[in-house]
Amino acid sequence: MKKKIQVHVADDHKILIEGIIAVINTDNDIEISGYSLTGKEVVDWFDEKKNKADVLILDITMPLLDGFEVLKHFNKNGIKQNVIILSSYDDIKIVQEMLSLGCKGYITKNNAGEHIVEAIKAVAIGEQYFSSDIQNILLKSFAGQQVPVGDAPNKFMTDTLTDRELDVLKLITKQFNSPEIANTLCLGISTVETHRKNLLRKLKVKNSVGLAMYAVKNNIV
Amino acid sequence: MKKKIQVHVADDHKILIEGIIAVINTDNDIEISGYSLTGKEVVDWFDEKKNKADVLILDITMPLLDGFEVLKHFNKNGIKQNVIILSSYDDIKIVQEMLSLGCKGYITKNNAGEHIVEAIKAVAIGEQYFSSDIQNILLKSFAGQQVPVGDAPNKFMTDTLTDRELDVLKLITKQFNSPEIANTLCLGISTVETHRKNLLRKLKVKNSVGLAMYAVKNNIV
DNA sequence: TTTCAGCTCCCTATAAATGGGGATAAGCCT
DNA sequence: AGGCTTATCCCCATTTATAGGGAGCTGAAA
Repeated sequence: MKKKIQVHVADDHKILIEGIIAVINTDNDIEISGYSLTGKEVVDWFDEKKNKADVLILDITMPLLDGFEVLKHFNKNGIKQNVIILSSYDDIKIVQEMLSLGCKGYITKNNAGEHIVEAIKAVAIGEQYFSSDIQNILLKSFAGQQVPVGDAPNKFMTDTLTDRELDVLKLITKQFNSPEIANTLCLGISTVETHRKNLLRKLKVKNSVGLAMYAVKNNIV
Repeated sequence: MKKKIQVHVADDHKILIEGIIAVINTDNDIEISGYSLTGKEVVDWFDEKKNKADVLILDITMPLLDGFEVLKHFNKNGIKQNVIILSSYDDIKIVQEMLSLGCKGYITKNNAGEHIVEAIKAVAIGEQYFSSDIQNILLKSFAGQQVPVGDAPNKFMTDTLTDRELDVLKLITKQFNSPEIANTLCLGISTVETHRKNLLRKLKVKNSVGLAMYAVKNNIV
């Protein structure tokens, strides 16, 4: 009898893990070797137990460490692990960043049920797998030459924002205008406007509303 | 033999529905009578088939119509339906708004698996049910006298915004400027600017950033 | 029927934000 | 010492947003 494919599942929603287990249990070639509810559990699972699954199914949004940081941790420590991202996000930038971090598959939660088994089998033998909607947006991104990979995506841009830019950004979210920000931070108005320009460029947004939306989405406020 | 409790599940993630079904199937008193993947499917299911489940499990984030709007539709049409909210959100404002819209239970996806069966049974016989984390934040909101109900914080301000104002607000959060909004909605620029003025006045914010922050905090986006 | 809220559009005017450009000084890393 | 980043400030021009006013139309409610 052939050894079954060992799968580890990481998602902060237990009910979703139970769903995945229920689906996977219908297949005889795959079995769940364990699960994690946070990103930290995932990296601990690797670091302490030196355990490895044939396939890791990984959510992006998780407490303590998110999916990005889990993959970065793997890369930093030279851990080779087949990873399938299972996420609600179908944003091209996120997919591309995950690919650059070395994930082997990406499926959305919308149509996970139909494809998760074949995704696991594909990735387990070293192939790539993307659900149909992800395939579509990847194809579009090639055809429309938007976001040519490589140059700074948008997710962990927080790291590259300087302290001063963060000061300005926070005050922007408090609905301060440039003169008010200048006054609050004891700066010239021109300086504040320069910071704004740099923020717009770095975060690739159109206007102050974009800055505010970025700030809330990335928990800067 | 007693009739089983009929449950309808609405969530845009099919895999999660499958998880719920798997969990519920372990109980002999409950059965799934159907499911919906969008809010629109839920209201259609009521309007067309005049069907009613003993319990409706309802996600908040869904395409076409979200959970708020589904409950509003029920209220407007006098439909009495036991509803359990199943959501990732544990924000006190959201819980309170859902309660004011008449939901009978609220459980988070984090610990749904353990409690979903008892939640269904409680709500089916007319009781309320909240998962432990929701109980905690509800208790805190009483003890800490935050959100004193009654005087317009910004809780039901959403209702006083007109449809058109909401259209404009949503596009503002997408970083559209007034000409772009005008073009998208087939309006004059002046009209868009009027809506902006009214939004600023109604929501008591200073600028577009304030509008965007309001929109995210109140889950309009 | 009148009234009113909502939606539409316009005018004028000022304030602010955006998008280029450039410049200086301090500090850090190599 | 040279290169880099950051922070600070200024110039320009243009576009957008804010703020006040008014005004016509529609459909629903009183």
